[in-house]
Amino acid sequence: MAHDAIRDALAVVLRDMGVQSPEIQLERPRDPTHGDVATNVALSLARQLKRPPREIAEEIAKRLDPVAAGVEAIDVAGPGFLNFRLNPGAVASVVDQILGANESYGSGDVGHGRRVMVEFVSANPTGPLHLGHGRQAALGDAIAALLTWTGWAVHREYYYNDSGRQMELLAESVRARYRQALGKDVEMPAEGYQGEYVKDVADSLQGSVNDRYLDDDTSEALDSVRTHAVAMLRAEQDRDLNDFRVYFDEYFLESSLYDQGLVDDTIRALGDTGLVYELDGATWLRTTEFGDQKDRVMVRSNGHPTYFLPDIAYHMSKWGRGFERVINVQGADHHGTVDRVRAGLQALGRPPGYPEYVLHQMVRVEKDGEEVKFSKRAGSGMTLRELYEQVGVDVTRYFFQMRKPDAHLLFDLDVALDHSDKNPVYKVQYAHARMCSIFGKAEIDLEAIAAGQADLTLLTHDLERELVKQLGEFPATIERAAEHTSPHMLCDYLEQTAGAANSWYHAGNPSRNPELAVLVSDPAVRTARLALARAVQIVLRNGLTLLGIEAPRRMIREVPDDHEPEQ
RNA sequence: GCGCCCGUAGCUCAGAUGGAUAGAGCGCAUGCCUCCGGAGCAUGAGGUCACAGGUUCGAAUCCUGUCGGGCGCACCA
Repeated sequence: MAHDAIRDALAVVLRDMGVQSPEIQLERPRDPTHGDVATNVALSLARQLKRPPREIAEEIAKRLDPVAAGVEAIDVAGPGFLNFRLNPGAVASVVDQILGANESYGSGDVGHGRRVMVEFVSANPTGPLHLGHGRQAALGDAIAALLTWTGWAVHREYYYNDSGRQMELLAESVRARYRQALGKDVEMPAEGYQGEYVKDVADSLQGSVNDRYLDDDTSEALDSVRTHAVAMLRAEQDRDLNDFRVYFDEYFLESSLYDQGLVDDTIRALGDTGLVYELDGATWLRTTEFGDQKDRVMVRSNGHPTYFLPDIAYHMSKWGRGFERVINVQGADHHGTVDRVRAGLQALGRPPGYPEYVLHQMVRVEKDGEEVKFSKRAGSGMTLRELYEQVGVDVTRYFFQMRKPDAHLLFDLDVALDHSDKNPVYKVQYAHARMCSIFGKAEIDLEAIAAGQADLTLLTHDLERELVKQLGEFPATIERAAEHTSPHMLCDYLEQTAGAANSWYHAGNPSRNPELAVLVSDPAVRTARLALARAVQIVLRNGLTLLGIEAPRRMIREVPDDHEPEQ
């Protein structure tokens, strides 16, 4: 790589100047007139060397051997930047790398096969998945994919509770609807689940047990109702996720923590830390010892544990299963639990930052500038399925991924439903399809384009150089997005790449600039440009695939399926 | 009251480890292409980076405070 040669040459020069193990940062200047690669190393050394940065830069430029660094020209600019202009071949060689690597271009191995768990969605089976779960599903899936691409062994986990108070409330709600359907005059429980789906569950229950529980108030009967409801709603969530193209390696049940004695183990282990005390009949853990805002109750005065305890037990289970790195993707409304969970785990000797959290803010849907809120079926906000059946899975996933998690997300239905470049998803997909269509026009199978066939030094136009440099940043972009657990960085990159590809393609409009067209008459130039088109196609496809979005070879002008609006 | 997140162009948002005149898309203006009241292309205008201090050769970025918005502060889960 050209970057490595520059880095090595710089290191040699700096050592001669008396700098030991300098940190050399290379970047692509935003302004192309600043060359292909730039470094601010002279600026960052100014203090250490006690010399003006500009003077340091000039000395480096004078000492550096351009041949060894593989560069055509070195300039000192501004306050002391060093700008390198690469040999044309060095710039374009990335095209052959892309063609050679193909499906694996962009992948890396900074993870070295280490294990990491990504826990996401983790909705309790009390109803259909809503938009917050959807954002979480799209984000968690993309984060898991980014980690996989950077060499981590990823485990995707879904955690849920099938007992406890919310489940009791669900069972009581279903039972009330069931009895109402059988003509009995009963009221819904206070704070019960109001959505239409509860009636569906009640209908299904009636179909399966007829009127057996009409007057049966035993806890066994309620348990059966609950079991029926949980099974049905879990199945619905699985369908929702499956159709959203999100999959899990493991579903972890909260009740298993009790069944396997892990909650008791945790109580014992915490008791041994000396941080446990009794107050007002309850058992407390001194989590303030580890930066929590207040101490937390582990066991209530009625003898029942709070949610805190199974949470700790669950994360000890994660650690015990070999996951020393865990990323929990959750809604920001859960941020209050972060400190207490970490504090509890620190009490048991786990490291301070364990586990990591990606907390995402809320989703707001707008149409014609008005907020779209209500779903009768859910009895609250719009469901995930209602959204993606309206705008498509690709668009929904992309919109959830394209903003950084800790910012609020405005989901603009007008943009989502638009089938033009105004819609970023279509813009990227169009660019991919356009590259593919070139091969159709040339009557060449795009798979037949291989590395080493083209004279890439013929890619001399500014738009070509910029596009090639853009493609070369794909691996670093993935690495950075993975490191920051931020899929939106990849979305930004793909939009920029699509824009650069579009500019290049349109500049060669045969009716205006036939000499810039991909399919020019000169066979050598044509071969080089076809190689570039193929490289663009590979990068866009790999990026979209990573995000779980289709990379179509041609765009079919489709009207979204006219689904029955859920009324 | 305390804690977490956010505040960048008319709108929606990028700006990793502090670095060169703060970027993109939409919208707007002008020009071009086109069979088209559609789609596309090119160029341009548009910013006290919420505010005030501080650190630094250099701050949208780091620190402190203020203001505004969201969320959370149970012996609920």
